Amino acid sequence: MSSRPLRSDARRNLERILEAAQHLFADRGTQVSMEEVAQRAGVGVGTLYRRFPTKEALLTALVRERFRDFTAVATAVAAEEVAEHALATLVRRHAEAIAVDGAFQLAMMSTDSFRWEGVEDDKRAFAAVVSEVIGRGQAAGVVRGDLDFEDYATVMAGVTATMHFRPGADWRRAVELALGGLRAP
Amino acid sequence: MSSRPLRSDARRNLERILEAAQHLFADRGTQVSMEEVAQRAGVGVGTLYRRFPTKEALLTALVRERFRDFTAVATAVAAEEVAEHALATLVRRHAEAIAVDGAFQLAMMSTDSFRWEGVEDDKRAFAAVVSEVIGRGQAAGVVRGDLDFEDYATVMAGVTATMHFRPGADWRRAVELALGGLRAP
DNA sequence: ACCTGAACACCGTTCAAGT
DNA sequence: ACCTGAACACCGTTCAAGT
Repeated sequence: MSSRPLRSDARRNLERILEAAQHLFADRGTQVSMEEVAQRAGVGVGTLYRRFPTKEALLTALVRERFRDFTAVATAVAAEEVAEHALATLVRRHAEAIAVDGAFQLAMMSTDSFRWEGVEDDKRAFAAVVSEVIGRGQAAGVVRGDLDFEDYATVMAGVTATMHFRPGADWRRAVELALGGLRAP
Repeated sequence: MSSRPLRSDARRNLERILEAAQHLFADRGTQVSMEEVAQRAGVGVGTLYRRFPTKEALLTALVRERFRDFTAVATAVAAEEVAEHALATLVRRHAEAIAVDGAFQLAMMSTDSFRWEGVEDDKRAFAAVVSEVIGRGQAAGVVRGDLDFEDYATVMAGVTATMHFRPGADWRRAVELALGGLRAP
């Protein structure tokens, strides 16, 4: 990835693929077929596979974008919110963002998705912000002293499972229960 | 279901199917094919589908068994453990039981699986025991006052997501974080 | 370089033929 | 009643032919 620039038609196709995929996956979840993504993007399946070797790779590319979007949100929260409430606000906002996007949900739950090209960088940037928020909460005495970014990921994965697999359940309640586990005893 | 008794050969086939499926799904997860289950059970796929209209139905039948097994464990915990620790013990033991069984994991995460014939009864029995344990913990002042069985299911679904989707992550840590959310503030 | 779509592989599910 | 397995449908992925 990120070798020489794409030919202009290829570049345009790539954009259309990403847009089509984002729409379809966010709306109707992961079970949308590659064929349908290609159709909506106005390309053949072969083109799709030329850019993304597997369906999961396509999903991951989308998720990287969401990840970066949300890192920006997290940075804003870190800047604006007082140390006592920053982590709780972050968790709640993150949950809202995940709730509306089926692809993002999948990504939050699995480690595998995070192994694809370059995701590590995005993750690192995100982890840095979250860690800072956790640290300030700990300094303020409201966040569990041994909490780290991995724990944050674990907890968000749990909340996401409720959203994704238990449509009837109240995921906001799941968020509040999870927050109880993050607080200093 | 539970109409007239099966012919003896059919009964034997059913047993072999359940045993084969339990083994395969627990070991290698849900992606094991119906064909392979049939083969291991020594029957044709058609026979498999005669007993279970879909793969999910088969999974659910297995899960009902696990559910009943675990209700027995929960009952024992309720009887033996002091009110202050019973819920935590239950959660930890439940997590252990889920960890070793891929089919059980799937079931803990999804509501859909719980809609199949008769599962409601098993669930009710399980819910009764869990609710009692929660109630005694609340009376002892160590469990969050507004906690109910739905919350228990939500929390276990979250822990299960970590087991299922994040093989690298430490699910015991997820359990401990979750327990923090169940305690009285 | 890049695009296309027919073809392949795999798997869940069905059903005609058999006992 | 029950059993079998070939056949069908669907979908992820590949690749020969074309620009």
